[in-house]
Amino acid sequence: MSAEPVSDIAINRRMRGLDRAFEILDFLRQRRKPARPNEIAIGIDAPKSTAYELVNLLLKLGVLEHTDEDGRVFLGRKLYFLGLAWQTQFDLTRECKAHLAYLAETTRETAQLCMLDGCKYTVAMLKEGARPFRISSDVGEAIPIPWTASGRLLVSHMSDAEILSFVPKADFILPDGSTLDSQEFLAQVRAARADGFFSFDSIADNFTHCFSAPVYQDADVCVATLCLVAPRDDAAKNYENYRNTLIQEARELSSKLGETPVRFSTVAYG
Amino acid sequence: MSAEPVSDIAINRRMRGLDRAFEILDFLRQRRKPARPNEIAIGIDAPKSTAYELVNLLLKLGVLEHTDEDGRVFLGRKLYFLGLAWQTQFDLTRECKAHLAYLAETTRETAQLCMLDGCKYTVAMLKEGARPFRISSDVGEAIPIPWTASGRLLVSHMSDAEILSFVPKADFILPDGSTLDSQEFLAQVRAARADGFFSFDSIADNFTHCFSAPVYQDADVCVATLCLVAPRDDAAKNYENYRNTLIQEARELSSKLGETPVRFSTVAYG
DNA sequence: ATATGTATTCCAATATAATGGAATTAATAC
DNA sequence: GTATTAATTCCATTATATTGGAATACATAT
Repeated sequence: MSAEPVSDIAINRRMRGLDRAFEILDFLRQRRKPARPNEIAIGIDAPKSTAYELVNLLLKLGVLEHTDEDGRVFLGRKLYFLGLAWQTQFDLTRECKAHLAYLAETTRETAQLCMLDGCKYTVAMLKEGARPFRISSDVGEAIPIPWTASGRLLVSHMSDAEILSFVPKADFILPDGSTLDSQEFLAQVRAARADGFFSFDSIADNFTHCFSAPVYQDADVCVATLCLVAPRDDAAKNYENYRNTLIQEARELSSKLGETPVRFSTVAYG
Repeated sequence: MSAEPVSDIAINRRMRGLDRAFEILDFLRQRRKPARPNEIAIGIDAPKSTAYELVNLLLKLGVLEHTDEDGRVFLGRKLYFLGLAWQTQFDLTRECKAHLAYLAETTRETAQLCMLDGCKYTVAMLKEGARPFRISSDVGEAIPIPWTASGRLLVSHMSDAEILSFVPKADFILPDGSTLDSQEFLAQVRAARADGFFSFDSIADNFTHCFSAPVYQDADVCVATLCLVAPRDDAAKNYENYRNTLIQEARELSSKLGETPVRFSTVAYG
């Protein structure tokens, strides 16, 4: 929960294979396309011999896969299956599908389930709105917390000090190059916490407004948010409606958490 | 591609942390519910000190997560995001959604996309049929290849010898305890390959019939199958129709592979 | 309370994994 | 063709990760 000792950056320290392995996986995820072992070595700043060794091991495990004849590799299907297993056990992603569908249908706007991924914000699930003007972001992409409405809610269970040590300094620099004052951010976090809601004109573009409402587990920690991303005029016109609908859905989703998941049994396979 | 040296089972050999780590993940996947470090140690037959150490490392990485106050852990959301990344790069799973929906709608039966996961068969995606009598198996569960219709197609690019060394001996023992003759299995594989199709009354129960058609990548290796699982009377009544529809969809899906994936760009996030 | 069994933490020993660097191979320019 | 650069493989070294086993904490029964 507290900060790492600074001396952890000790130079010339060998890295653990396991950590390096997941650095490789994260690198490929961010890159979103296959890479050669050599590129990976450069990308994660690891010795080449290490990168080659680990890539081969991961290939053998099915965690990485060859993608072409040029030696490029990418994330393997084993990861997909492990991810599926996570989903079946984690109530939230299953339960929220219906809520996202409902939100997208009634508002005709894009609805999202957002969560933290490490110290970043990310869209875990997404249902695009029915209106011709559609807005979407890539599911799974890691985005600085301060850039997003949901970010205010997702860190709101932490103390001010925890938040400041949790969010990388660089993430307060907004896409337009300006810097968000951290005290202002903290104030917004507290307001969001108190309101159980946050919305603002998107920082990333100049035509959308983002609504976000918290999904709680165990009543106090915000494990996810439900969001609506709407064109600004729409958002203004339907503000109260969107706000209330979103909060209502998020509350229902929260109340579902913790209940024993229902699982259907295996009967047949083709 | 060839068999491992037998001496690889060398006793008293330390295991690599990376391999052990993925043993832990696979163990949790199969178990489908959280476990304590101690249970994990027993489950994967590893020294307890090792299991504890690796569990802690994986927790720190977000690859495992605490699930309760009793020290139980389960697969973490990081795996979900890695799995998502795999999906966005892998054309097949994206493309097939529409085909599964079409199959499930026109036949009213359960439609599946099936693949190999290591030396096992597994359901990667599934769309349940509209009819009141619904059949489904758990997505992601690992099942012996010989138990399934798709299994015949998924190994059909290998030689007989390769198949026999690829499929674990024990997997020829069927759920009812009887043993499937491996030569008979090979004959079915060859027939399936020649026909570009395989179907049989399910081995796992006595009321369904399974249809399976191959999805090819690069024209020769069957990377997946499309399947229909239907009640036997339905299957008999609509046999030609189901067969042709399934083969048609699988062909279309095959033809889509290899095309450059279209990806939408990031515009906004809530 | 004590006993019994199980789960977890601690620690020292050594087998070995990560590493740097050299050698080799492939790709590209000239 | 040769020169130049990048990518990959090979190998010896040593820091350290895995391990067995002991110690401790926890749980449950008696």
